[in-house]
Amino acid sequence: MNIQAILENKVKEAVLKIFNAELPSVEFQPTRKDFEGDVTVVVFPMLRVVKGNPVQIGEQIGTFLKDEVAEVSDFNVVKGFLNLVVSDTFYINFFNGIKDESNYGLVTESASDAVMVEYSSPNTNKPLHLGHIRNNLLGYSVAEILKASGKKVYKTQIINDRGIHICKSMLAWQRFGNGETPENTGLKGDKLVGNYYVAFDKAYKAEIAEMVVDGVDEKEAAKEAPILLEAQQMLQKWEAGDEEVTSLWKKMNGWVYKGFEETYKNMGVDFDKLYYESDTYLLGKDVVADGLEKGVFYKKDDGSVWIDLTEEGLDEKIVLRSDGTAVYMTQDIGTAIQRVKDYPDIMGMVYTVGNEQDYHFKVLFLILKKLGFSWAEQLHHLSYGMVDLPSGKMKSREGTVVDADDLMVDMTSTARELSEELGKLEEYSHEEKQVLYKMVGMGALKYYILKVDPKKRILFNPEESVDFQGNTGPFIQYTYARIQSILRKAKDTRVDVSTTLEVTAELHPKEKELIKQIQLFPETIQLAAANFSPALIANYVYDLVKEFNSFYQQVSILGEADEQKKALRVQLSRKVSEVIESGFKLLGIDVPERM
RNA sequence: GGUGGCAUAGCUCAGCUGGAUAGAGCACCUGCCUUCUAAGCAGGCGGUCCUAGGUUCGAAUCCUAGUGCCAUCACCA
Repeated sequence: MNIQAILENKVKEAVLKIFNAELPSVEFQPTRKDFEGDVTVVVFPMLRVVKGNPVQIGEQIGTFLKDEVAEVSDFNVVKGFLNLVVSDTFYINFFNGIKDESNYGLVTESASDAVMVEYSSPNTNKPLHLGHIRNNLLGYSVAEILKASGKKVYKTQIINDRGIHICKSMLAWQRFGNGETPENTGLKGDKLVGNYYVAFDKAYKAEIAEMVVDGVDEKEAAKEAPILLEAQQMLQKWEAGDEEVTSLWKKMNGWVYKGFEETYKNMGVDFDKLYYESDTYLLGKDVVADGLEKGVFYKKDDGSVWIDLTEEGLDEKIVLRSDGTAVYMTQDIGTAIQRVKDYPDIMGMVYTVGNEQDYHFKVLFLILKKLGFSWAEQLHHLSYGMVDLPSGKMKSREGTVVDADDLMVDMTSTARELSEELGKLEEYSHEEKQVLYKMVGMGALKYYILKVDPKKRILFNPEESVDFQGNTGPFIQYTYARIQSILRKAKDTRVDVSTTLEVTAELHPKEKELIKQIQLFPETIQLAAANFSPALIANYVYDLVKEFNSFYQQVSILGEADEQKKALRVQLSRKVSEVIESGFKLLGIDVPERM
């Protein structure tokens, strides 16, 4: 049981007995490091109910608690802050209770209602870049955190496999491809297709320039360039089901999927269900017809269908074109409904999409609510800031992107260089080393991205590589490895870790701090889930590791003469490493036995 | 112009529902490897919490106005 829960009632009781007043609530905070104590009761808010000097009130409540509550062994009052020293017994009891719990902090029984988490959702005309990495890591991690908080989770993505952008790559490949394939070039499929997307843009710009020279207005030229017109024709053919276009489309998308699969595998993310835009882009039209009948939407004279959101402070939004074709919004409405049909237990959805689409999702959610779906109350746009380079925004067409595959390779080789310099891995085989380098490199990258609050934008400077020291993934992995080393030695020297510490024992201050930090893990997971924020997990694990390293430095673990104390320290170390492991698992980061 | 987000140390970031002297890491400077892995630990240097008002016993945190950066406001996706 949480110490605050115990104290809350006792403080209220104290106030009732001493001052004959009822407190609506008690405000607690962890005692700051510079003061003696573990939990602090803030006296100021009580002044509304109890008249008097805050210091005296604090003294009186403190005396009461020390006398009446076993867990409170001492107290002191500074200004209006009542600092309570919680007894070692309490912490020892707590630790004895959780030390052998294998899934400590995780809520393993899942709720009856499920949540679907969508992330990645790339276009199939170009390779994944750093922006997708942030998206993937965030989506994956939030899905894992929701699971750990007790939710059932489906991971999904919608693949934008149709549209003019695909046709551009296809057309360029037809024209300039010379039959290139991933097989005959050795290029990854998504890279190959991406090259033709760039090739299209180049040809397109050249045509515009030529037309401008011939006296055509630049805007006009941009609309009328023959290669663009041809791409548009290709899209029409695709929509008409033209055999040649369809088979080319299938072939090139197949290349891209194979490439993506490899990237996802390297990144360590996965999906339970895939949706393809080519299957879903016609969805939603019936719903619009329905909504028209209900009066949620209205039709303009030209036949286009709209929703009026001016009452909600937004504007009017189109949901169906005048020619009856679907827009992005139509499709998203349809897809959401389809998902609930596919998985009837879904009571909420999380969309991992960049903050440039904040407005779109605001409107989408509002429409779904107006259509009366109960699950529409539980939709969340996991909006995150862009990853920008010092030079500005990344643009695929202009080649100013940090490629996902390249970056992961870079991270791994940096990890290798650092590791070789330190030279601690003599007994490792070549294969084991490769696994470790990747683990550390990816750990650095994932932690670097996930420790930042999702809604803040990230400035990524490729010139300055991601750190491996300080507040970083490798720092935490290193601490884990160090603990594993201790645990191996403890096993060799037959330290009995099954013993339970006597509740009358005294704790070293560092031991106490560690237990306090371990105690926070379960609530941190819940907080991270409620806020859709892996950053909270990252920061928590960092604090835990800082605390452990300080403990490690100050007290001897295996050198401790007292067998009971030694056992406790080994147990504490083991628990810390377990929490690191589960915390990092929620971030999609693996931990090594040695490094 | 309307709307939304962000602004904290030279740099990268924490700071939960308002609470004590605003915290980490990097960088720079000192110490600590004959003792459990120095990718570590201990310490130093470094702050107009964007600005101005307001609410409060108390504001980096809440409110208002302004400034700067980003996004968005298409019968594009």
